[in-house]
Amino acid sequence: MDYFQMESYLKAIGDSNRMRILKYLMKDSLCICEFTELMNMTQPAISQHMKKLKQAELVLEEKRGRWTIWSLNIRHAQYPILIHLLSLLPEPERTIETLKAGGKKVVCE
Amino acid sequence: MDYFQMESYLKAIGDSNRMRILKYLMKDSLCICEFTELMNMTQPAISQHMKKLKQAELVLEEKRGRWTIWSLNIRHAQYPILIHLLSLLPEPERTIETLKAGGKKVVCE
DNA sequence: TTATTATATAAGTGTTTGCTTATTAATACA
DNA sequence: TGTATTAATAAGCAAACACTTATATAATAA
Repeated sequence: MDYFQMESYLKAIGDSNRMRILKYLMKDSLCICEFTELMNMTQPAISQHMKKLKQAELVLEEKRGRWTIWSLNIRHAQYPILIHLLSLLPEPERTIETLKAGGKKVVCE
Repeated sequence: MDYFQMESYLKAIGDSNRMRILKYLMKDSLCICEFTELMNMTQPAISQHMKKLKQAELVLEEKRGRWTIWSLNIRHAQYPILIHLLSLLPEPERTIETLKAGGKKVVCE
């Protein structure tokens, strides 16, 4: 890993909203519309954050019908560091459980 | 550590020039004028980077005559993570040894 | 087909970043 | 006393960033 690769990696992680996204992804794979509910952000804002995380290869996307399901890239060389950093952070206020309770959890077959 | 503290921490580290500075500091404590030689950057540019690292409490400063000697803050709670991240990076091209060879190493009593 | 849903992308905006040059402050030395 | 030397700070600037609203694309449902 050279200095510019490390810079890109740390900049991709180093945003509080993207850390919240990554923290959620430690628990479950999610789609854009679920993040907009969980984080109270607009759909383009989330999409743009996912694009950055994707460019850093921190996440993977899978198209499923109308949805794009995002997950952590557990094969990333620095995945253990990412998990360690995220483990230092508290759980976000709104949980995936409240999503389910509100009937907003997406279940795509 | 909350999300904004982690963001500040990662942003402080997440710059290729600041990582070079930190990598040098793993080997030795250095002053601004030595960094300008090692990194071929202007004095204010280095000073401003040190200010950011200081605000993140990643480095400590000690005034010695005309010089300010900077060192790694080994008491920082996330110091082990920092060392691990820096260990993934190659040694910078210009070494502290070439500084000494060029008679540019500062020795302040 | 048409409408709806989920997402991506484009364009615009205010803020932050990392430099630059200029200046100031403080110490050391002649 | 000056006069270097070292470093901090100020002001200015171009580029990057994180959002916004508007629009485009693609899949599903009626």
